[in-house]
Amino acid sequence: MSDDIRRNMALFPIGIVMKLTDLTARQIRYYEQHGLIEPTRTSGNQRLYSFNDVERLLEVKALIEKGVNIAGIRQVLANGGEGNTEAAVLSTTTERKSREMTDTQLHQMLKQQLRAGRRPGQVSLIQGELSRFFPKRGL
DNA sequence: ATTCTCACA
DNA sequence: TGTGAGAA
Repeated sequence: MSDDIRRNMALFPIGIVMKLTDLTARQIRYYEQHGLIEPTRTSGNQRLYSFNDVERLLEVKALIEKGVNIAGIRQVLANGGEGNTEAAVLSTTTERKSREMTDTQLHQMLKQQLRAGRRPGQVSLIQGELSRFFPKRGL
């Protein structure tokens, strides 16, 4: 499954993740402290998040907005660790249909987020990052 | 310019 | 959780 390594390949810094998830750096780090995500620390202790991390963060965000606390989210994500997060969510919460992100949908979402946070002159970096994920497909 | 850790309002 | 300080 090379697709798996692709999704787990950490490549964006917290700044990008902030735009992608609409979470503050504080929150992102806070969730990490509570074991909700485990980004890799590549450079000088800089956090690098993978696509899976971003997706996970989005789930966390959704659950937080639903009023679920860290402990609750933990249980949701606990049932499967790195693989069956979706199953856990689907069986534990009320959002059976609202949370089912296919690859295509994820790609679309990322494009939207990217467009929304676009600031003339400094997006080339982000596009460059994403191109690693969508080498041939249209971005 | 960005991100990191730590501590305090 | 937010914010600011001080360093990488």
